[in-house]
Amino acid sequence: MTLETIVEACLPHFENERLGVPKYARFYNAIRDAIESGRLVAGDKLPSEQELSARLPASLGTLQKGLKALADDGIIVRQHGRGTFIRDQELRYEEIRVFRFLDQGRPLPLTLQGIGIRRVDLDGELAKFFERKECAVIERLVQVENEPWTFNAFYLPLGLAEELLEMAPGDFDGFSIHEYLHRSRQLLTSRFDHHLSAGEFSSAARRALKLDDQTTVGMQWQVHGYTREGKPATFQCFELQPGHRPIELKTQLDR
Amino acid sequence: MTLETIVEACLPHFENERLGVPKYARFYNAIRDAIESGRLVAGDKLPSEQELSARLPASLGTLQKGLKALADDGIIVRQHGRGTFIRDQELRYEEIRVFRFLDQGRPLPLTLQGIGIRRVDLDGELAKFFERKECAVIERLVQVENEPWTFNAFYLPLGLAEELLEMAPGDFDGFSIHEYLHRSRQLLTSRFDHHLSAGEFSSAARRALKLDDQTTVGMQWQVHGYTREGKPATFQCFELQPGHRPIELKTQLDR
DNA sequence: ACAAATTTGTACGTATGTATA
DNA sequence: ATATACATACGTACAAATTTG
Repeated sequence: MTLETIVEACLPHFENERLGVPKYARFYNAIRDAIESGRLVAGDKLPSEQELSARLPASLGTLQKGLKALADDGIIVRQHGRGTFIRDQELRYEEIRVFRFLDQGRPLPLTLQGIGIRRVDLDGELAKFFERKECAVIERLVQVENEPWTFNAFYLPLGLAEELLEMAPGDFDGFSIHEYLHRSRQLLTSRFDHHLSAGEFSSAARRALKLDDQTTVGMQWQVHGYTREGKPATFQCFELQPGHRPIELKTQLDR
Repeated sequence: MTLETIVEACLPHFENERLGVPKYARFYNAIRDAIESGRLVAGDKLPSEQELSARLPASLGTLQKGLKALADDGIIVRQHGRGTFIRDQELRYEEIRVFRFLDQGRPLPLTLQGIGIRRVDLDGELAKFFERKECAVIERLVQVENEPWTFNAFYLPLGLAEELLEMAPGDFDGFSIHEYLHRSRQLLTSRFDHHLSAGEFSSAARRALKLDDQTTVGMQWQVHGYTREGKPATFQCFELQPGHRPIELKTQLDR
């Protein structure tokens, strides 16, 4: 019984007096959690609005409001006359990884090679972003398909990096930092600002990419990640070589 | 009476049997139209939900649904306990212009200098985008604050460019193409894809920017504009010099 | 500092329309 | 044609934030 499964998954969110959380939001959270924990997977059909309102302590309209929000956020798809379905989370997941080189809208496979992790003192832009004087940085090389390698520095607060600081450079090969932060630290980065410019490579990038003396200018790409509440979470710098395939950014998700 | 003004502006949308248009959408359209025509301007306060539902042939909940949609689209701001206000369309407007260099999220002033407009035969990427073999291109130089000049090629379908093709190069100085397309051709570009890479300057850009032989590599920025229905509308290429301030792109509007 | 009025936010229950199976 | 399921709509009630007296 899918109905039973959903009801079971939702009820805890309604039970205990979650102070101040509206019912439609509790339903929203319940569904997100169920997806998160794997109880719901892409393509699953949700019970009808009627069934849900009969079994959950919320009215039809309230649940509709929650369903609308889930649909707006691209978590479910509602189809008139058919039903409500869990959407393919593939794309959302790529968003979490931030680093997405797209080809015709589809994410491309990447190769990740760790260089190392260390603590760094911050100043200027980075200090302003984190509102701290110190943080951790993971340096990596990234390759998409057969393009030239790209240098990446991934900055994150020390509080989130404790376990990571124990890792060896090789452990970062193929390692998704955002996936780790999401899974182990419950960090969800939901908004990204991108800063892009052409400029000289940093010395760290020159070394890591083994650039010759001819190649001096490339593309600098900064990705500033914020939580849903607008707090700074992650800061990434990419340095791309000339001739590398373009990165594709969409200002709006297509649904 | 602001109430009277709004009611007057809204009633026509409800009167004649607009087949199949939901009431909340009629209200949404009415408010958009009122802003479009200047009857409502930024900062104006809308009548309260109660007042509106008393004067319009729609229930409280229906109007709330319309108001929610307007707020979601960034057209109004709703403030608990205070009221509903028309949002500053300035930012939305900058979005329409596409070319927005931001500083701390605020748009920076630009200088635009026209080079000329002409018809061009398309192939490759451009032909694929427009699904045509010919279109118009406007070439311009753009400067933001005191940064180095940037070369810009603005491609658009011939059907939209008829009047523009009659214009002299100087007429494009300070001329906003998106504003023109919106005002005169009712073209609303609502979604943009950005493609960014580092690469060699085109010969057209080299000439226009008067680049020396040292400066060979810069940033290529393509902006693909689509209508609300997903049809291709405009295609822009920017070529930026090394050292130019970064462009800032947000994946999500903050409200 | 407190109370009242205003305004949006949430919620309920019900009814009817419309697309799909 | 019938049943199912989402979409729209109405009217009402109370909660919570803000402003006003």
